[in-house]
Amino acid sequence: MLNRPHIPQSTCKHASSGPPASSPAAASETKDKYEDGVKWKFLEHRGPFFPPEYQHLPDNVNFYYNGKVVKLGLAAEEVALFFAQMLDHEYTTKDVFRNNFFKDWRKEMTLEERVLISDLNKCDFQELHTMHKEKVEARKAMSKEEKLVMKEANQKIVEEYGFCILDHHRERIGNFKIEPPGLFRGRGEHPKQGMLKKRIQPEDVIINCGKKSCIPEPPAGHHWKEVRHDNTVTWLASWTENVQGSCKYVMLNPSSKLKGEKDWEKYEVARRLKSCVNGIRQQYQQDIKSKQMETRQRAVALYFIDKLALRAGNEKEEGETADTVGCCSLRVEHITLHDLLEDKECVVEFDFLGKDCIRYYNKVPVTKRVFKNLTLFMKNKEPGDDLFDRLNTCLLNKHLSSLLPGLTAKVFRTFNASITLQEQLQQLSNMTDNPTEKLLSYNRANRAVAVLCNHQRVPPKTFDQSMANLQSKIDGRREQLALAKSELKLAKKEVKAHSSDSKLQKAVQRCEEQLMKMEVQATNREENKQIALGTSKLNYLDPRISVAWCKNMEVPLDKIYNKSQRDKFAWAVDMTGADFIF
DNA sequence: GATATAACTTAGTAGTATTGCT
DNA sequence: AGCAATACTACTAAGTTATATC
Repeated sequence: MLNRPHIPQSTCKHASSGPPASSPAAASETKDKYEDGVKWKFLEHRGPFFPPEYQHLPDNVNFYYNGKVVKLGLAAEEVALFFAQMLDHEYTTKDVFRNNFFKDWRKEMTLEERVLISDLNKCDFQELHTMHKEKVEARKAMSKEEKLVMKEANQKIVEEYGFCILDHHRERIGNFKIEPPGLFRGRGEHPKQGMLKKRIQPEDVIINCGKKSCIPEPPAGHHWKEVRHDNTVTWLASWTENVQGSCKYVMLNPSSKLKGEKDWEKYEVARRLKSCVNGIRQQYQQDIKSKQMETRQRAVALYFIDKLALRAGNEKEEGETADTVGCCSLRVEHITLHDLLEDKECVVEFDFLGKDCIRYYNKVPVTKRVFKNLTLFMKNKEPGDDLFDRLNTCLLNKHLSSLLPGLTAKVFRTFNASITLQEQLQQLSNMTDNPTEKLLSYNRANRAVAVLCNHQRVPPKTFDQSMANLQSKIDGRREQLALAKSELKLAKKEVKAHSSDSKLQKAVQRCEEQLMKMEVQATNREENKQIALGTSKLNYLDPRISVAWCKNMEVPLDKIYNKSQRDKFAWAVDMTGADFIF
């Protein structure tokens, strides 16, 4: 059960008139308490926090066009500064970025400015850039006291805007700050990179709150776009973003009850898949032989999703986003078939960009039947044609939900991730290991999942250097250990010196421990070079597996979960015993 | 049936804070 | 104490899925 203190709420008269806080033991009330689709009964908050308005540049900082000072109006100047701030970044050298920026910037100019400024290459942002860098430096150089003042001011904002009351519980809001304006930075070759992301005004924002709650006050002189009371959704505020035209939402923090219960539910669906996955696997192996092309494509796609933990792969509008794919949207050009590769038969070589333009590269031996089907699917097609031309995510998910209520493509990722962690932990960890070794095993199990899900990161810039530093530290410690050992040996020969003997013994032991720790650290770091563990830990691994492992292995939970992770997984910490099996 | 939209989860990165070593 | 390494947080883009609309 979520054991969270109930903190008295704001000054609002409506809020305090609600029923008293329910007991912490009442967590189970939430799910079944409400009729279908209702997410809450009471919701009160202060509305989102807006970033400060733009202030003109100081008089001595100038923008130059064609070598001459040009004093820009407020709107054009603000956008110029966005570009100037990014001058060190590779983005600003890309044609797409520059063109998009320039086009949108000109829209913000006055007629006069627009007539004058017609070529980005004649723009000199250097002084603005320098000013920005100085500001960054000044911020870094702030004294401890100044930093503390800043921190306290921030905490005040969090205290004021960062919480809401949802059904008698004071909950942390995830993103209560309106996204400030700036230049859009997509990932990879995004066709919209560099476009202006406009400033959001209260007039753009829809507020969602309880009927009986206080309505948040808009900033002075402004009004909300709309105030609604929709308790079938979980967001507190929303607005439409201008670059992609999509909706942005203010929602609760992962530590909230609402999110926690949803998370729990997700893993319960994955566990239900576990109990029937054998049947489903048999079924799609059968379907691969179907006379229906549609069925065969669906079966092969499902085989990939299950075996390789691929994402579903929705269609995307061409030219609106970077060209990335998932399983259903794979094209012929993304796979290569090898009858024989590196001593293995029927190998499929995948090479495509997935979510966030992360490359997926894998060489996978498949069954003869899958291989034959793929050959067929690719026959008479161009490289740019869809591999599964009779299939999309909608069709696939419809089929999946008929096999098991709640089953969708992404459940396979959750299920395979969690089951892999459980199996790996089982295989890798021993009760007799020391704490450092146990943690290494945990990380390796986590890593196996991250590899499966293709969670990558760019190696830190300082990676090689810090690796070398660690290695030299290890070498140093090795020498020290050798020295300590020989001293001990010497002392043992002189039998009389008993007291100093044990002292030396301890020194050797300490040295050995430190060396071992450093070596494990080096191994762990090397194996982690390009792998990101966070995403799987946060989104794919049933936390109960980890909690149970900690209990079994006698490892404190805070060795594997930090504070916010423990908060997010509070539901699992409370309910899980050492005997939990996913 | 195709397409658009709404709502929500999943994702990597950049910047900040903390830790731990010499 | 000062610095580098590490840990953590904030941010917001980019997916998935269900549902609404044409």
